[in-house]
Amino acid sequence: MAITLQQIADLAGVSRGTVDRALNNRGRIKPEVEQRIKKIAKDVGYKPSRAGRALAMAKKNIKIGVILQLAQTPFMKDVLIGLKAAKLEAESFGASVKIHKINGVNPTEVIQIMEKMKSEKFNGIALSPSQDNLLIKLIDKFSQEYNIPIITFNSDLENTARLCFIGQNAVKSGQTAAGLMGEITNGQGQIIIISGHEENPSLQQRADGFNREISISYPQINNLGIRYAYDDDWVAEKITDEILDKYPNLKGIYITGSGVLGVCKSLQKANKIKDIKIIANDFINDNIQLLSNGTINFLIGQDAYTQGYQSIMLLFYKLFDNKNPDSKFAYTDIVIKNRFNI
Amino acid sequence: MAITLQQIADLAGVSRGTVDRALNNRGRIKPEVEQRIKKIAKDVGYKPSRAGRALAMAKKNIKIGVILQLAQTPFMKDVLIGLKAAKLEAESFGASVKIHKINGVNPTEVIQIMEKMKSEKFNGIALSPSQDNLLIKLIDKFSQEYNIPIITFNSDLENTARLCFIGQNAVKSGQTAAGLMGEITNGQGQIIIISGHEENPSLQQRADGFNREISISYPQINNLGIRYAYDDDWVAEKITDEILDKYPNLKGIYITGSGVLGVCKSLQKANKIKDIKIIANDFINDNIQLLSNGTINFLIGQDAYTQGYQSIMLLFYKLFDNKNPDSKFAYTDIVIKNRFNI
DNA sequence: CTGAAAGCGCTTACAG
DNA sequence: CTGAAAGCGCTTACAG
Repeated sequence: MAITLQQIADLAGVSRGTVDRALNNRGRIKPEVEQRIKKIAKDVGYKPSRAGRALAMAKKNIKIGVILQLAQTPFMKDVLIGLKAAKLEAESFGASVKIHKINGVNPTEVIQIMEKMKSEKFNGIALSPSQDNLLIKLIDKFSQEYNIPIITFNSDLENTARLCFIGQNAVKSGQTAAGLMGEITNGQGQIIIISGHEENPSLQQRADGFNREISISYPQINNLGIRYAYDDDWVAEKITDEILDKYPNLKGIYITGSGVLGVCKSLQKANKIKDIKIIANDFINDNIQLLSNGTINFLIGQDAYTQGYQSIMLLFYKLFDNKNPDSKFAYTDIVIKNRFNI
Repeated sequence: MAITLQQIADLAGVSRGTVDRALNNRGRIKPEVEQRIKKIAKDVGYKPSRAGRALAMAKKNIKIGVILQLAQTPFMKDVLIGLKAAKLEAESFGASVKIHKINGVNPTEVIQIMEKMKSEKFNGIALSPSQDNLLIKLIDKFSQEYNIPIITFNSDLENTARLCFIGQNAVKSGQTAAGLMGEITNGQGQIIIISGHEENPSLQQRADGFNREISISYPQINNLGIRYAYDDDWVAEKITDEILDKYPNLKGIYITGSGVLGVCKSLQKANKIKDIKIIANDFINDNIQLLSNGTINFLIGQDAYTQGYQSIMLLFYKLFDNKNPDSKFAYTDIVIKNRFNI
């Protein structure tokens, strides 16, 4: 059996409460006694029991709120699976977790929900933010003034007082794509990028990482630059039609976000599936199918489950154990899939 | 706050003990009462508190044993990190975990330790087995006769009564390598496999998966077959020297196990690093460095941490919650790394 | 077949 | 500054 608080109390000749005060820095204790108890605990290798702690904490009813924007998208549905698993786990320790879904992007609604959660005495909030000045101010207010820690996931608002960000290192994702593109084109020929919006920071970062790494590591590749398909398959298809027309020797396409179906449709029409290598992002159903049947060559993804799961759990550790995340940035793994390890 | 046992007891007009008996199928309860209580619990969505359960279980002192062969190898050192994390977690819930390391392969020692653990009343054992008839018999005896569940990890003994296996799907790993090789050679040219021993089942399975998938998906590739380097870098180097001599147009090498350094040394001497694509296995330091500096093109790996972590946790869930693993095979992800997502 | 009680290892008012 | 006690949600002998 492991050492308990009581055993340390006996060793030190004090009560359990005193040991608790010493070990958890609760104050109201004579410094000498505190030091002595800490030394004993260290010497005997005391490790607090999570079970005991959890049970005692159950009285406090820690409340964690989650605000999930773009909840209708396939990626966020996977994130939701991770969120729900973490909800179950945290709740089995006596916390309660409320997940609020928003279809699309709606900072006004996010702000409303945050205010509501504050009035309902939530202890911490995880949210997938969007670029919005009011939201930025509110995150700082919650973090600093109200003492309600905020975790951003999926996309970040870097210059805020958020506890940490959980999501992808988008630049690295783009570099990884560049590495794959370099390999499968043998470092030669024309390639092109199809992206969503110029204003989408994470897609832009993927493209930046890709561009940079192609120029550094594969200088023989002729990178034709970026086209924007505005997250629309129809637009993506038209653009691809044009591209294929203009560059009959095109060797590869890197798709930073959505539009994959449109691109593939165009290649299909032109009977170019075999000739042009496709690297796309995100393990959503359509993409997985296109990977399985060989239309796409590689998919790069972020671990959606981990994003959801960790968002809640890092808040839980903070509120429950007063343990801060190891870093302000919790990057999820960049995962490469071909059709065999999917 | 979540529903508690007590609340269900109040609802049903019985005592806590009776609810416990009903919900956990402990018998000694009138069937009608049991049904009624179960219905109530279901209706109100009762979820047991892990914290409460853990504390109550702490009295039992669940003991989990781990036997780690080949503990001196880099891969198993990573497994050990996962084992230690799970040990901490399980112990914080009142279990105790003993990890026994063995350098190299020594079934006799494994068996000795198992017997010792039995006499010390261990409740479950996780072990990385080797092919050995006595060991196979003993696993069955522990599982069936002594009622001590056994989990195999890293390599499996399939026809035993072990609770489950945690590790890699080696065939799929080989297929994944084939997919990469097909892409980076553009499906053409001569390739060759360098493996360890013919008797190593998991290396053999990797090679089988690779061979099969190359012939199916990339029929234009000229697969020159397998050479065995007996897990020795010096041998691997000599073999590669010969191969390069004999096949000046070789396009790719798939290395199923160790010997990577030797192969690369040979390529270096022949100044062929740029011309010959290398796909190797396992995220060990030497390999990671060779990947980073561009000598190797891809590394395929198993999640060593997960292997260690899950080995203990699945036993813990079994012993603690009487919850069996979802399947007899818990395959870890097959991970592809290039030098950007390492 | 059922209930009352003790106890698992913590935290937290409360009393001093 | 310190101690004694109650309580978190379970499980488990024990008594009936």
